[in-house]
Amino acid sequence: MPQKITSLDVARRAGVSQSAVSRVFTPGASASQETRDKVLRAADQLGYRPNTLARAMITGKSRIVGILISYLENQFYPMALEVFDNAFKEHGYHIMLFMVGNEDDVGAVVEDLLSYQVDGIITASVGMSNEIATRCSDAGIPVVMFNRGQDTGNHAQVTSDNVQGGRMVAQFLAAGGHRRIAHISGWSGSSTGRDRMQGFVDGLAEHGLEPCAMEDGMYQQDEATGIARRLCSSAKDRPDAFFVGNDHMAFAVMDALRFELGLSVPGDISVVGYDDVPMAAWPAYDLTTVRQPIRQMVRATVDMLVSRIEEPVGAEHLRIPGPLKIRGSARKPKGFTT
Amino acid sequence: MPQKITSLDVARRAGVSQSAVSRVFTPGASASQETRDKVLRAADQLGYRPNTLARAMITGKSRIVGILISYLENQFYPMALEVFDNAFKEHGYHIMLFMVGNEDDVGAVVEDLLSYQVDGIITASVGMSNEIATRCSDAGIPVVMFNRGQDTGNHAQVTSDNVQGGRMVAQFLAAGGHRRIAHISGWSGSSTGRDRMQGFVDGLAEHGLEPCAMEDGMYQQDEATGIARRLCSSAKDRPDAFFVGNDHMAFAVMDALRFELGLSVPGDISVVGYDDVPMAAWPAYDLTTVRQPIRQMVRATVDMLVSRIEEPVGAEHLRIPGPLKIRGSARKPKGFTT
DNA sequence: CTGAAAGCGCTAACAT
DNA sequence: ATGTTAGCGCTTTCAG
Repeated sequence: MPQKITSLDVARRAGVSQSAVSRVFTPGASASQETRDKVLRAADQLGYRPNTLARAMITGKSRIVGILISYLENQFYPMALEVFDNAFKEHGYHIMLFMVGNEDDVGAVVEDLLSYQVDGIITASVGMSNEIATRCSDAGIPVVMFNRGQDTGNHAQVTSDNVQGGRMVAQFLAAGGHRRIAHISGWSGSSTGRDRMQGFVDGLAEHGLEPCAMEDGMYQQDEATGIARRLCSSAKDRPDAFFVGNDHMAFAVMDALRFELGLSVPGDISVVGYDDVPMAAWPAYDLTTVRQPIRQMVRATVDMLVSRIEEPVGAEHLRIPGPLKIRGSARKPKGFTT
Repeated sequence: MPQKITSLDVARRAGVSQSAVSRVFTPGASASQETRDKVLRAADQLGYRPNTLARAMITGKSRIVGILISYLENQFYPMALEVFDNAFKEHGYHIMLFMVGNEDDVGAVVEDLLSYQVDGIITASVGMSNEIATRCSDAGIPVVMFNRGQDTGNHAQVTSDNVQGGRMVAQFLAAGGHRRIAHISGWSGSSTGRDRMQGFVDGLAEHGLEPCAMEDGMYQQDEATGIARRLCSSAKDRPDAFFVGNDHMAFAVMDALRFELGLSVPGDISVVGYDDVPMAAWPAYDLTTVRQPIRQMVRATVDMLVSRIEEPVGAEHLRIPGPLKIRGSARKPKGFTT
């Protein structure tokens, strides 16, 4: 176990002052090429790395961002996490992960976040993100909410254009000749869930239609399958299409329809999801769904957070549109274009 | 933006010394109940939180562990990550995430790990984990490899019993009357891939059989489907069963078999996977697979790392057995028991 | 049990 | 451009 090498060790070996070493390793520094060379050589020989924590103490910037996620079972979030890591890496930040169950102690999480001096926070898919966001904002830490808005608009947020997405689904389904269209919504306590629903209802209305049923799937597979089962219990007034609030639930609904109820998708019932996670393209589901442009969304989120770390600015809400990705799980209108 | 509250602020307000405040917030401290009360009250009023980074500097312990993961698309890893977070939380550690692509610069990752003074490292599913592990070990940072061993056994590692798992699959398939059994293996550069293969080959041999084909699927879906396609190109000498190196690839193989080749699983071909990720239980796949006891594995990994952080000890390799989970993707022998 | 004092490793004025 | 000097906020001897 080699003892820790400090900048002082390097300084001595290079025959310069300790602050010279610091300057060489500090981005906006001023050091002659000669000093630079000596220091770098000595550092290399000794295997020196600057201690980020010590640097953080004095600069007041830890270059750590906290990412709060509530569950990783929905493939959308692991995918986002990968992109977050890459995007933050480019800005020189590292990610500290906080899994926050919806029943967890918000206070404890906030304590941890603060005590680690994170420079900023991303909340992704957290039920109580508002409370955490508010408390952290109050403590002076920038927060950006990813894929979850809030209505009283005090926080920065990035979402896709969920209203527009819902509307596209409605138009697609209506144009496909469906007439009994049900919606198993995302959690109605979330803006994403509500926006998709709203756009969907509006879109149907434009065709003189309204949903034959709307229920809250809570973004949970078992909730969604329960609803699907119930809605399909009587053969004659069963829906001819489901718009499901995200892909994760849509997969479960398709499975229930096909394997429990013996129905054909899309023969008997069309199913449309939301997100376009990689699995949606797998042949077993081949799910028609609204694409959330995850890369763009994550990039925008990171840019927004980083700029707010550098200089605090007001809240903003970015809405990034995504296309409807038409596959085989829903009957296609002839010559339909979005 | 409220200014930072330090222990000195608390001390002044409580009318005690700064070190008294420190003692109250340091686990193994000595402070009278009276001091304690005064300090706690003042801290509460001021909204004081100890600065973990400052503490880390002096104690030399950051209470941060680095987790290195190469990809999150295989559901096994997000699931593991969730459990890791919970388990480490119980020990008072927090996770810094490092996504390490197999082509990434190992050196840079090691730099980051070291500069953040992480107390320990978990490598999960990283191709070059050996090199990283070695370099970090050399720097005095404990490393535990999760779900990936290495042969020159110098590092601590936790895996499931992959040899035994492979053997169980062989016995199950042989007992099911399959005679042309192919193996699309996990990456043969990984111990998990090789061990499963080895156990499988041994298991078949016990029944006087040998695989009709063995190819390296690299843990990648497109590799695996390519192999499956090729192996099934001629109808008469096609395999009657596939043992696939993990569930992630197995799903892709099943899709290719069913939707590209128009074959029935398990009617024409049986498929068995490895991991038992949640999706394996979904009706669309209903995959027979070897369960990796992920919770136990993660717990063991965390315990091992934490104990090595507290006092460095030699390498050990823990192998946790998991059962064969029999579902519908493979023909069942009559009265088969594992 | 408690306060005073000495740093942990580093950056940021401040001089030179 | 470089060295000297203060600390960042905290834990830990060391006296008392």
